[in-house]
Amino acid sequence: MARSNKRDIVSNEEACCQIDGKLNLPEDIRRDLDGIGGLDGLLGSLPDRDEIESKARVCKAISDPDRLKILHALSKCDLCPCILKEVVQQSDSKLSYHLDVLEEAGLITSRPQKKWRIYMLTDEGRSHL
Amino acid sequence: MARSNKRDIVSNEEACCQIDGKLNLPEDIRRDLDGIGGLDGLLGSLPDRDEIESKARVCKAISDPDRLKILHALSKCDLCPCILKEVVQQSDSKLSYHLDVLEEAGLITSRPQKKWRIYMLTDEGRSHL
DNA sequence: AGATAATTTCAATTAATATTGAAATGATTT
DNA sequence: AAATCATTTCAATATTAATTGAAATTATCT
Repeated sequence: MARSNKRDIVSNEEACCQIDGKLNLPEDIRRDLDGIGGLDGLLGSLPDRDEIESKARVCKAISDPDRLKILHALSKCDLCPCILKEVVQQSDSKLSYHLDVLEEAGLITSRPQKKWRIYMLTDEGRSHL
Repeated sequence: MARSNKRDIVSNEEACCQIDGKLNLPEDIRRDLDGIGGLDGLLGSLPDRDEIESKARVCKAISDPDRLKILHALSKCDLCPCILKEVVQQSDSKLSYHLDVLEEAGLITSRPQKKWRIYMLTDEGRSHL
């Protein structure tokens, strides 16, 4: 039961920061942490795994200046790579790579139109500007 | 002066998408683009370089699940690495690396307190949750 | 002063991303 | 059907980011 008391305070038995079932921390921090339900309360209040990972994926996709420029340009109107190339001033294949990254992240999509391909924002993409 | 007419329509003389000073694009796309001032209008409407690069930097910093968890945890209360280690369940040096990345991006900061170091969100960091 | 606790640093390795340029694809025009 | 235009693909290389584990640092405690 000494054991189960410990678990009430720190859910992970391997936790480094406890001595005699008490969190070994600066007084004020421990008080604050207790105020939100201790370590367990803190862990329970975090967004769930899926939400965190999905946000991380989107952020990775937009963490590049050229890709951000592309998103902003597409928020003004649907465009073909030909114009987007003027926007980012990069080679065709580089542009294509960045478009791929954005598409895989679900931020843009495209449709063929005559000789061209037209890229446009998805709702998801629009929500990140 | 044929030359200068061209520049009125497409600012970059190397632009690939023009024939006889007219943008070579699908009709409807060209109409839309003209509606926002053509390529020049589009380029002028984009956020400036600094703003774009700063957003890309921040996004890169938060494009990792563990770093997002850290930010969320710190939004609940200031914490030492010892507790943050329980949050991300990673080695000390890995945690330290991620804290560095967040600190360099200006999203968190820290102060020493007794035996510990206390990390906290900056205003910038708080604004990204 | 020596021991311990908390955290950081560092060099080495591994893994992930980005860049390049040439070739391939697909649609359109002549 | 050949030529051209718009775009993508691909393999090779380069660059950057993340991981590892051991050693170093800093502060407290005995």
